[in-house]
Amino acid sequence: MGRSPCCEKAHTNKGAWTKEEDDRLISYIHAHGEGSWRSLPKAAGLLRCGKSCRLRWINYLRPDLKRGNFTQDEDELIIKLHSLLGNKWSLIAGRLAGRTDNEIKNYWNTHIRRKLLNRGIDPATHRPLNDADNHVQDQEVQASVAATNTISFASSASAAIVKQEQDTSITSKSSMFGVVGENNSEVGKGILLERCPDLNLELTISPPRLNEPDESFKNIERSLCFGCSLGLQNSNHCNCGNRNNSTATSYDFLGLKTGVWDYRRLEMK
DNA sequence: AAGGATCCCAACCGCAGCACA
DNA sequence: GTGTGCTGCGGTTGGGATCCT
Repeated sequence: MGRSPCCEKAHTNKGAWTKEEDDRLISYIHAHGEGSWRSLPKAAGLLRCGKSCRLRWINYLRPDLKRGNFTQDEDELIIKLHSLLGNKWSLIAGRLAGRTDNEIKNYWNTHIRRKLLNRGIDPATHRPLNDADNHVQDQEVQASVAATNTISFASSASAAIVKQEQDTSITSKSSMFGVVGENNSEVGKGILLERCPDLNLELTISPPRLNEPDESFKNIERSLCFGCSLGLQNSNHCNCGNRNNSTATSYDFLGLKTGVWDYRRLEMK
């Protein structure tokens, strides 16, 4: 006796959603809210599996979704997040307002993967495909990807490997992502795991922020700021420049110094 | 114009984690 | 501690769109 199927497949539609089905789902969720996906199809009068309804809502119908092409900034952010998190698409999506894990996963597989391969970068490890070619790799990639701390999740999350590729270039283009350079000797010298051998980089993520603005990358950057996340834009905890009189331009990468990562989304076990 | 190849993305599937009884 | 149900995640697939010859 295995687990019961998530729905009765004999009486459910599959494949592309119709406009009518979309409308039903939207109106039902507007009236009753998200959740209870298993019972939702019946309650909403949909001949769909609950999982299918959830996917359709999350990936396509949610009102806070940003449609359209990815920007260059989003590209770079995805690459950096992927170098840190691996294929944790939901976590990556959590840092890109209005983007879904499915969307980012597809974009990675169809665009970024190829882009990195063309540059001689292994998309799985974010390292040069051939070390001998290391010195001739694209400068931009060097700056945006390899030059920062590379944390490989290739084997497992618990075996995260932190490697400092180039001490001197940490600050190059990293202000966008909040990497602190020479002032942060601990991270900068790649001794994070030495100092914190038990550090578990598994991350958790909160539901999407419905009110999160989506019009510019600055908002993404702002969402990375611990201070702003706490509503402390005017305090010293804000390092993203959102502060009224702020001149601060950088923050510690994993939030180890000033808490870049939203505290709700980072768990250290 | 045709048809084969390739790209792209919405949707599906199976599994893991969590909550709860 | 164990079993069950639900939710969420990541990998994969199917088929429409587009490109190429």
